[in-house]
Amino acid sequence: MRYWLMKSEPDEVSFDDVLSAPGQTVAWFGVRNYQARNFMRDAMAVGDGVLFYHSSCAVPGVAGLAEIASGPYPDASQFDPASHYHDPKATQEAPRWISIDVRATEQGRYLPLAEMRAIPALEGMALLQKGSRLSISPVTRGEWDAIVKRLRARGA
DNA sequence: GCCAACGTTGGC
DNA sequence: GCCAACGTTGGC
Repeated sequence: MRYWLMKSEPDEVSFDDVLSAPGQTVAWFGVRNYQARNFMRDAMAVGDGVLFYHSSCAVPGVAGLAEIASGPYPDASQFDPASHYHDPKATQEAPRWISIDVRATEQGRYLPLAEMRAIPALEGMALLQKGSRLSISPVTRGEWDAIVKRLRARGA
């Protein structure tokens, strides 16, 4: 059982979108970075915990909890010439990019990035390191616990 | 819109 | 295989 942080632009797919999807499950598509892809392909397993993070928006932060709900399969958008994510070098025989299903499990209070920076337990978190841009990054058990605690905190 | 940091591309 | 140029990410 591992833990992950996955970034999504809420204008594209928000945590609310996942909550209202059938089975509260969506295909995670559009990853076009090899390191992030390799995490999906090689290290993720069904049932792993996911921090669903909103990026490139007014208040970036963790919007809710989710879990990995499938193994890897080819990302359909790479084959679609009309898609923003089209990859002309990808073929059906040799796909480059993969998707994985993600299922929303719990919505707590929203945890903004600015608040995360003030939590000592998160000091070493990959997301908070200078220059970190990876859309998928591993989260330690300690970081997971600290964030879940905040998501479940009463008030505010 | 700015800009720092990073990944990718392509000439050599 | 180096590395400069370019494109992208993403917080602010």
